[in-house]
Amino acid sequence: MRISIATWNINSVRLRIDQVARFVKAFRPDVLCLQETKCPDQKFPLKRFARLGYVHSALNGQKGYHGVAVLSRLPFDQTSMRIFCERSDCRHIAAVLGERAGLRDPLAIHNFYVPAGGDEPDPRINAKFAHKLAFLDEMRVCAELAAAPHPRAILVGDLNVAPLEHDVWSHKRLLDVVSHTPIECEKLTAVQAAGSWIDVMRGFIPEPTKLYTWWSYRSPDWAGADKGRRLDHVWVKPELGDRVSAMTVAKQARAWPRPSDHVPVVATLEL
DNA sequence: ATGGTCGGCAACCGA
Repeated sequence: MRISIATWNINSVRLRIDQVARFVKAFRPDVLCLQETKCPDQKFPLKRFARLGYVHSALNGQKGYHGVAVLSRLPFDQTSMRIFCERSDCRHIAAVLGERAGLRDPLAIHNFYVPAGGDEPDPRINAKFAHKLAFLDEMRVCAELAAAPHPRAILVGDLNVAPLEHDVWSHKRLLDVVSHTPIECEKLTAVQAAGSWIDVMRGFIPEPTKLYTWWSYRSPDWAGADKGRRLDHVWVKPELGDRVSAMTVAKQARAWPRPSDHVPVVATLEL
């Protein structure tokens, strides 16, 4: 069975619902993981998603900030969410595809929105950066992620860290810029190692090829300057390491009208 | 070295 899973920081699902429709019509993912939905669950545009074929949903949203959601063509066996750093700011949701979706071996899907961390890369004077580092520490020790009850698991989302040298347009110039500082890169790598997660995107497009999923709104010529960062990620457990048949970064979405500053990433699993 | 732009939601906060 072939299942495609997309992840996209949509930066307001209500504002950009037409772009979401355009994306799913073009790529037809079975599962769509969104971040920064900025939408309370009761106001989530579920009817529009149902018309697009995504009749199953798991929502963890709030008014104004953050928020994650999983939309699916296939029914879930279960859904859950986890609180990190004792803050209920809607940064994680998980769903399991299993018997109800026709899968003999269940697939756990984790959708994350890691805190951006503010501008100042010093946790002593920037509480937002301290929160980001603590969030990554908590992901590292999270038993459910490290030794998942489901050996088949995929972790996607906006992790807000570009960990490798060629995940940013200039390694040297971003060493002091939040998203690429050594401490957060080390902490993200430690999360990955603790869960034995495989970096799917870099499996398809290894270093030293540049690979980005985000281009700032502040650049007047984002495509020409191409000062991007790889902030969005797709990780799988070793059991799925040889079952990822495709990976696409839908860069064209950055050029659509009123775009998100992030673009979708799609991975295809052969289960 | 600096400022540059978005979205939510109605003055700034978060990114």
